[in-house]
Amino acid sequence: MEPGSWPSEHSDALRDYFLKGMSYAEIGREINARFGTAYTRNAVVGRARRLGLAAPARMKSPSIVPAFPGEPCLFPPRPPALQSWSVPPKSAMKLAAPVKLRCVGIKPRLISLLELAPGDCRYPYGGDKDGEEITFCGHPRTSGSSYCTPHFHLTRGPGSTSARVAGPLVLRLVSAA
DNA sequence: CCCTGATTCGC
DNA sequence: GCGAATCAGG
Repeated sequence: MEPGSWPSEHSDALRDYFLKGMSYAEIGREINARFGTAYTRNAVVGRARRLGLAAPARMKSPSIVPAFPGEPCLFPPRPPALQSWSVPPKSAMKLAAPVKLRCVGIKPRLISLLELAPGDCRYPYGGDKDGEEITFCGHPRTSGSSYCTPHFHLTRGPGSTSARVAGPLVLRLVSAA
């Protein structure tokens, strides 16, 4: 591939395989096999992380965090810190897409990934709630994309190809610096 | 030893 | 942002 970036198709495949429960090495092999690429598993891991698939879970090297007795927590009180999304300017909610977030007016079949045919739209449904198995809109996808026409426009409308299913899931506050 | 995931760091 | 190098656990 010429571009030094991940094509949307590759990122899409990455998400598919990741959601399917495959390991990064497996994902890398599959993507390389299917697209003729040469991603290393490190590349897949890094990409998945940047995509927001991997939660920024911090749980390595707990070597620090003393907090011995006699001294309260090192964490200062945090009085003000939340307000941004609470009351956005009323002018911010303009018209942009006749959809709430995942409703394009079509009828999603909500089939599982394993039942998903090669030519089916892979727009993910579910996933809003943890534990809920993720299903997909299984309608004929448009050429060149992994989504059907409505979802195709929905996915690459505003942003690029990222920040989609990672919305409420990646909202883990990590301001513990 | 093999494998894996996860992070760091230079490009 | 990308990915190799690197670290850490199984």
